[in-house]
Amino acid sequence: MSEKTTHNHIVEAADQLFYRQGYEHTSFSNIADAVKISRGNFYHHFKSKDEILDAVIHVRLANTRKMLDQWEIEGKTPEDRILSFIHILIGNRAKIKRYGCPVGTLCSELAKLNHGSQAEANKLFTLFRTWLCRQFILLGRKTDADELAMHLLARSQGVATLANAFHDEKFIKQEVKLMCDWLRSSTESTAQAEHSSNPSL
Amino acid sequence: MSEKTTHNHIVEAADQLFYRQGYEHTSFSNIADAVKISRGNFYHHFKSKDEILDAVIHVRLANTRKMLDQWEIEGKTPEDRILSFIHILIGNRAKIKRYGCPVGTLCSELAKLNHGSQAEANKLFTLFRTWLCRQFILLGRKTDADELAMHLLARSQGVATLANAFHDEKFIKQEVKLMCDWLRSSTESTAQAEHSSNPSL
DNA sequence: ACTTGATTAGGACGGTCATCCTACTCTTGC
DNA sequence: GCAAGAGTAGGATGACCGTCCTAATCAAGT
Repeated sequence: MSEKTTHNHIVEAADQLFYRQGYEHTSFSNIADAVKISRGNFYHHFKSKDEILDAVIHVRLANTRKMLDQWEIEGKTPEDRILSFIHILIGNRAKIKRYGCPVGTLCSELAKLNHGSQAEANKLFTLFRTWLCRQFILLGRKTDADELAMHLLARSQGVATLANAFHDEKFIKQEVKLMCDWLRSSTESTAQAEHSSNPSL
Repeated sequence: MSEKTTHNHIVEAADQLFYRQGYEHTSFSNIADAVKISRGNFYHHFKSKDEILDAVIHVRLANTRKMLDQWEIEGKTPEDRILSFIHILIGNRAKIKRYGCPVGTLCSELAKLNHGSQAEANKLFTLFRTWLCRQFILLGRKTDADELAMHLLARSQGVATLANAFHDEKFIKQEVKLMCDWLRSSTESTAQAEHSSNPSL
């Protein structure tokens, strides 16, 4: 994995804390305690809390890119790869139940704070969006690929939000099944459905 | 409407600020400035910030109940009423684009803060859930009514989250159309679909 | 051994926060 | 007219925040 530098330790600890407690609610003391480092010592590694946030976002972006690239290699078909995306919800269901989606909750919080790193955080969404978009294009849905990508992204977000609110893992599995069915019925007729009255397919 | 008491002014101002800035990021000074009242004077009306939050939640619950009751009167069919629910997204699209869903973002924030009023805030979700559930039962879907209610709730949440992140109102309209189509195809065959392999209908 | 630069610890600073306190100003009933 | 209580103002308090500063420690090259 990554080197065992203090720098990385800080970013990893901050990453976890930002996810579990939120960015604003996580203080320097919290991170310091987690890394077991003096509070004032941070400023040799980061100029400000915002800079830590940026580092966290970029690590998340890099990890996500790595994951998507891996799927691009492993997944035989675009459909397989999209299924891998959907199954993130299953793999992370315990954490999602407790803390929600790491991407969605961070973007929502930064939007409320009107924080300068909103655009950077939103790149996490864009990353998934363009990747999904590409998979749908490969499935022959070039005209509505982005709509389908956004649709899937939105459904994942909704599932995470409600699973978190209701502390319900079963609901995640239930909705994942629906999403898989939706995808399957989407690929049954490989032909374009451009002029269909029901673009949900 | 409600009386013009200072108490109500505080709750209304807090309601707006909690929605726009988040609960934690809203200070007593912010609310004081909005109501044009001295900071220290709050404690004649509320014992603590948490108490203001509880008041805000209960006002939102009351308003939501009123809205749903109204739809119960106006909407000729259960389908009409569910359409009214879906069209909240259209009516509030400008605010959703800027601040997300008032219910979802509040519940997410309180979950991160591990706040004592989480259960109260979640009642807002439960309110919609049980109401939608009842409508689906009236549509003859008594076996999977709750699943359908949760499904619709989740999709609304996802739409709000992404519309906020991407600052995209068009996406809201696009997804609302899909949700309406989904509902329509759901009611076309009024018969039960209990043993269908695709419960999304 | 000694210097040099990176790393660390821990306290100081100014600001903001929720909360509390006290004094002042209304209103209202007698 | 006055007493009493509700409502108001604004400052004090202590805690915590992000940030900064300084001195101590460590590592490495000479």
